[in-house]
Amino acid sequence: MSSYIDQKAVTALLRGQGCANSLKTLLENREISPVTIEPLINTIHDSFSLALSSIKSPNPPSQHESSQNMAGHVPRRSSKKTNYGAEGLEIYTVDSPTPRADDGFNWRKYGQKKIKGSLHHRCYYRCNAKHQNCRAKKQVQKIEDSPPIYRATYLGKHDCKAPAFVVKDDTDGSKMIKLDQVVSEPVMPQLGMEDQTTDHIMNQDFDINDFVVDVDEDQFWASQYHPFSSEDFMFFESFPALD
DNA sequence: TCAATTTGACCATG
DNA sequence: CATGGTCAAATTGA
Repeated sequence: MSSYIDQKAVTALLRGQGCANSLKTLLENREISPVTIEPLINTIHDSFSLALSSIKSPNPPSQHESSQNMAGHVPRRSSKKTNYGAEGLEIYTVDSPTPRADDGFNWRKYGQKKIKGSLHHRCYYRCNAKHQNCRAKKQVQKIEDSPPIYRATYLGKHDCKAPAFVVKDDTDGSKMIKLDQVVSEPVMPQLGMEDQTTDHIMNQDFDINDFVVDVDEDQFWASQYHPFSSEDFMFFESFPALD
């Protein structure tokens, strides 16, 4: 299980890379408006935070990790990856002060439940790339009121090859920004239990070097965008118990 | 009119 | 039986 962190970090970095490419295109075309670039920035932000938290926290969080992380600038968003069911599927969670919908994929809500012991409902989403038979799912629940914290739990891998944003344009209704292809198959675990490919996916050992990464892009974002600025205060992996 | 959301019913699990 | 997850008909909105 040495790839526990690598997979999560690589997933996040790949997503961030795709968004960075899209943002680069927008900037090159001078399509600069808060409406068009904010979703991209948000996703890049989440992606880097997730990747960094994976690298900085190689083990699932312990109860007393907060004090150690104080000097480590752990991002506001945090994530965990745990086994999910008998199939060995994995999930990860992302906490955010807003129920951010523009995380790089189109989600369709299919249910909502009142969860015992929680003041808030849990909302159930599945990936809306229906033509690509994507099985990825997502659950969103408000876990704290002040400050508001929404926890998004991602389950399963995206079979859809090209996540997309739909952003509103001030002048011309809506337009679709297609991200560069993000190859998520090797990274995210399979959700479907009837799929026999799960085993070979889970058994693969991935290394960051196995993925072609545009170094210039990374260096660009490393210098232009500080992952822990603005809203990234202290938010550590010592979550309050949900139950 | 079509697509997305809402919401109560239903199902699986412990 | 309680709970969480999913289904699907009804509703809503563009």
